[in-house]
Amino acid sequence: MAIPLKKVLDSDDTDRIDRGLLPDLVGYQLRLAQLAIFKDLKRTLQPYPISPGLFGVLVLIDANAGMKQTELAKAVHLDRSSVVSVIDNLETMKLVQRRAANGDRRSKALFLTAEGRRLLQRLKPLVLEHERRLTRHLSPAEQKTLVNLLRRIFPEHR
Amino acid sequence: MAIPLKKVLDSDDTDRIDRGLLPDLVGYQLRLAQLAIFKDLKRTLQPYPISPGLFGVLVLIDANAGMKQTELAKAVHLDRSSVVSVIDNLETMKLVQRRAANGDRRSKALFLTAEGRRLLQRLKPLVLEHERRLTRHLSPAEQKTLVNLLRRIFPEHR
DNA sequence: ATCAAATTGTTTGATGTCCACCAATTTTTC
DNA sequence: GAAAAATTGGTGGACATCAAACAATTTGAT
Repeated sequence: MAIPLKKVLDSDDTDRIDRGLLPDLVGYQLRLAQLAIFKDLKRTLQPYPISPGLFGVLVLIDANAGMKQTELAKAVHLDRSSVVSVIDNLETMKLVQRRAANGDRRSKALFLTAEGRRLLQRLKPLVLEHERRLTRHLSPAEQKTLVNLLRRIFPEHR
Repeated sequence: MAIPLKKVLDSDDTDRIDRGLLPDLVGYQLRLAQLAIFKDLKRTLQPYPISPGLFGVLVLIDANAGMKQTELAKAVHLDRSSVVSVIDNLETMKLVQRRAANGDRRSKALFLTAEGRRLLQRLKPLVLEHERRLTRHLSPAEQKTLVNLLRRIFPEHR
């Protein structure tokens, strides 16, 4: 069970690598942070067949019962065609229902099933626990600062 | 060319949507920001067959001539198998070369071709311009704060 | 020196996403 | 009211990514 010598010597590991101008790019740092967060959230949701993305979809449909697929697509920044298979999956899992929209025979209204709502309620505490873990090294003021700075990167996007 | 009436009335558009607890999640805000940034960077690199991800790979190989594929994989947070096709592509474009590594007959050493270096030098100003556009609403101090806060989310990742 | 374990690049198969279309339907224009 | 344009959910193809397997090779243990 001895630790390989090589490992010990370059405990720096990846860090002997020169990242050039990358670390100076806000987008690069953002991507790193986001990657790490998604990885953690994925592990948090592990026991359930729900990815971070699907969690977002459930939250949205729950908060906007009857919303149409195109609206959902816009809200989660997915292509309309991607939403089709996302909803297909959630429908197969009996978490979401497509119903005929009232005024428009083209569009479908999305609803969480009772089971979907139940699952979402069970998921939420896990996600909040994940969130606490993330921000554990940041004071509330710092969290606020972070979110505000992020928002200001693209003011045109509100 | 008149603007559709409907559009004018819900100029709120997506914004009549309730995002539930999502906006309170740091990971959600991060994902939004990162998505927008990648979209902008992609458009910036439009004239060249180089995605934001490929740009990062070029920078890394340039700064670490002779690095092996596994090292690259770790550095860009890609699977080893994904790096295979990434390098395949860059090699087809004659931007990168795989050479036999000196001490190890399993691994291959990666190098930028002259053309690869030339392209990278042409790309860098575009990326820096993109970066300026991003941070145009942030003072240098704020930029620093942002990057530091991001780094502190996962201290274990340095 | 030998043999077990780890590493490297690769292939294959699954998944998630986009894009370019499409038919049905609705909205706008004239 | 009829024709043109826009919108909606959907299909099919392309592509990026991962995970699991694999053969060749290197490293470690004894």
